[in-house]
Amino acid sequence: MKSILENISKHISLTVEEEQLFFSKIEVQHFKAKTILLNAGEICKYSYFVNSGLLRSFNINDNIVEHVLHFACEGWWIGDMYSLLSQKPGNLFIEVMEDSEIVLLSKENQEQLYFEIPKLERFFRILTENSLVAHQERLMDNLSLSAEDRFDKFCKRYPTLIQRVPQKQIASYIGVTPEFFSKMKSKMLRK
Amino acid sequence: MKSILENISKHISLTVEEEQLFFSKIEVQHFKAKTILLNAGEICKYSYFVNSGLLRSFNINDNIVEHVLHFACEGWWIGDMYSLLSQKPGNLFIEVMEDSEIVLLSKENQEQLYFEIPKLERFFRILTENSLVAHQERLMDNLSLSAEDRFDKFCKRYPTLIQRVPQKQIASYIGVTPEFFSKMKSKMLRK
DNA sequence: ACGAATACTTAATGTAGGTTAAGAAATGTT
DNA sequence: AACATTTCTTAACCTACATTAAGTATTCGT
Repeated sequence: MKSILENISKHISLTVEEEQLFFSKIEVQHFKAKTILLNAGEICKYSYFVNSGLLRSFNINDNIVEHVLHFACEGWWIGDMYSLLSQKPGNLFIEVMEDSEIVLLSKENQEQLYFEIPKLERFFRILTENSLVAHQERLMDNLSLSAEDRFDKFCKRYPTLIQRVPQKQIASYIGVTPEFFSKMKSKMLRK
Repeated sequence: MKSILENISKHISLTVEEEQLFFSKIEVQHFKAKTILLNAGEICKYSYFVNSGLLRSFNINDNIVEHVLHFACEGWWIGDMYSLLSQKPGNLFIEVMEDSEIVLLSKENQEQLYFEIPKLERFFRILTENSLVAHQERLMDNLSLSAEDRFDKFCKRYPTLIQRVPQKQIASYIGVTPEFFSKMKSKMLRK
């Protein structure tokens, strides 16, 4: 339970009372691998913070092909931002990939916290800014780099995930089919 | 000069004094088409708000190919978020595409404003959230849609830009070469 | 420990989109 | 008006990646 406070204290500092208030607004739950926390078509009610374990968000195209938007391991937040902000049904699934301990912060509680602890507005602003920068870079990478280069960047940026995530989901994240990914990987190893 | 206050009042309400303070922190400048406001390799010092005209941000790959990250016309903000936040040299160019009236808000002034008018923290948080949602959708579109479908979405989302932006830059935005875009367009017209 | 899923590999064939090149149309500048 | 520059088109050929299919390895659930 220390982890989420550490995460917050990287950007703002809370008093003990504020920490208490924050804790009163969140809940911690344990989930088994393969649990679906959110289905496409549902309204996303929570931001999820990963204390331990691993989650992913993805959509499904034409009812067949999955595309991974995001992985989230220890210390990361995840959610369906579109649905969370608009409170409309989203396109994303959120799935638990390993048995996980998750902090849930509901949309209502998050907004209450903004009023009660305005500093948190800053905290989430900064998180969102960082996420935006990461998405912009990934977008530009998809426009300008080959699959091989995108995989290289993925390895450098998320070295721990490579062991933990099935290869076909890394393929999906970087935007190629599992078959092509397999071929590409063995070609890269031969070098 | 009304435009930027309208933009802000969509999300928060400022008192007259706060509006005055805000105005004291910004400057308005006019630029001719083709002016480069920011070069790759430079540190981005401003957020730019477009009162009138049109800007774009893009990078250049291998010193040859441009990739458009963003267009910004009346009422939009633009900048190099990575460089602005980190204060390190970025990869983006920002170019004026039409004679424009631009509001400049420096990084320092923006941070001062966060302290003096905490509500602005909320305003920029909301802007950033919306931008993040848009980028996530564009990323997923690039992973899962054909060039034709991406162009359709572009037309629906930014109908006014189609008349104003050279076709090769729309091609760049959706992630294809100008030659392929031309071929694709004439094929779509034939239907 | 066993069978059933799930994940990975390999290979043949297909295609969306890239590259190169050259000319035509539009636009900008004096 | 005239020239230069930029933008757009067309067409032949090329390649990165997708699809289909079949077989093998690994993991999971009981």
